[in-house]
Amino acid sequence: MSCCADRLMQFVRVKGGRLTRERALLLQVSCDLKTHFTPESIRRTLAARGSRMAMTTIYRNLPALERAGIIRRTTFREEENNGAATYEHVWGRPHHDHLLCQRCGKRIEFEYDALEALQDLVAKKHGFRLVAHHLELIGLCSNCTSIAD
Amino acid sequence: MSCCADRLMQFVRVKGGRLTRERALLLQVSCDLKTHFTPESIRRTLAARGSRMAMTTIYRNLPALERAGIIRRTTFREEENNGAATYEHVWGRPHHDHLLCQRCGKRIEFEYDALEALQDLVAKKHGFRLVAHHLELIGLCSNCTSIAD
DNA sequence: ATACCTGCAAATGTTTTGCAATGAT
DNA sequence: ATCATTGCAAAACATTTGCAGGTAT
Repeated sequence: MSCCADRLMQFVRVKGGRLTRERALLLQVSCDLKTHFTPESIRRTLAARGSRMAMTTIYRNLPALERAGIIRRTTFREEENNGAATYEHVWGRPHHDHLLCQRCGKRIEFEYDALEALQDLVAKKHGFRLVAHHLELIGLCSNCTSIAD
Repeated sequence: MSCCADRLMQFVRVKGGRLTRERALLLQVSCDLKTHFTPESIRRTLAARGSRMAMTTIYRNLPALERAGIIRRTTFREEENNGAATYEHVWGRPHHDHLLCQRCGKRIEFEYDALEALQDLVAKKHGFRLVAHHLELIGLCSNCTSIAD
């Protein structure tokens, strides 16, 4: 029900923000969805549960959820989403990056400390303090490799 | 003038493609532009040089240039571009990734072999054959770090 | 001469904005 | 009671598509 409600409250309350039914619903849905989602898929999910919500409201609140650190926007375009913004739930989940099969679209999440350490190193080398990173590896999964081309 | 004209020819000729004035211009401009560019910035650059070109034509040809390996589409959204597709010239340039300052927008290109090697390793670990990758490091440059927050 | 291409205009799909009504504080 | 938030309709954008005329082959 409220995997990260307090985190939301904490955010929403900044500068007189209010905890509305809509924000609670958005929070719930974005936590429930295991896969990546778009504003439109959120609307559909809510509709299936009997809650109608205006796209406007969704568009206005997703950035809030993102700044609260509950979801993050994926940087890579997902063709199947017709160019729509894509997000994934991250709060309380371990950090991970993505491995994507070019052919079948299979997506694997991975986490590799050495990789993170090296990224830190590169940033330092250029005088940067590293805050975040986006990494996507694109290739062919074992299945698609064996099919050859 | 024609940094990779033969590469373009090679591509354009597949399946009866034709080498038009527009394609030659697009090739030239995308080679000239040192920074990342969008369909709109291409149009403006051309206009400044006295060549008018329809957005439609640009939109139709950029993917061709991309498949030819002359430019690549960056995966991360660039806010300053208002959500427009962003590309950069890659043909004949060494592969690189990006380091971006969150605050001032300063962008540094870097290349680090160990990082590439590790990515390969991760892919193999999951049975993938690595084809490409997108990496962006986001942080604060030395200047912006010292300003503190 | 034969397709392929371009450019225009219109359509599409996502995201934003103005505004009146609603709801949280 | 006040002021943020919602939902609708309309606007603003980026991108795509249909079609008539132009052009590389």
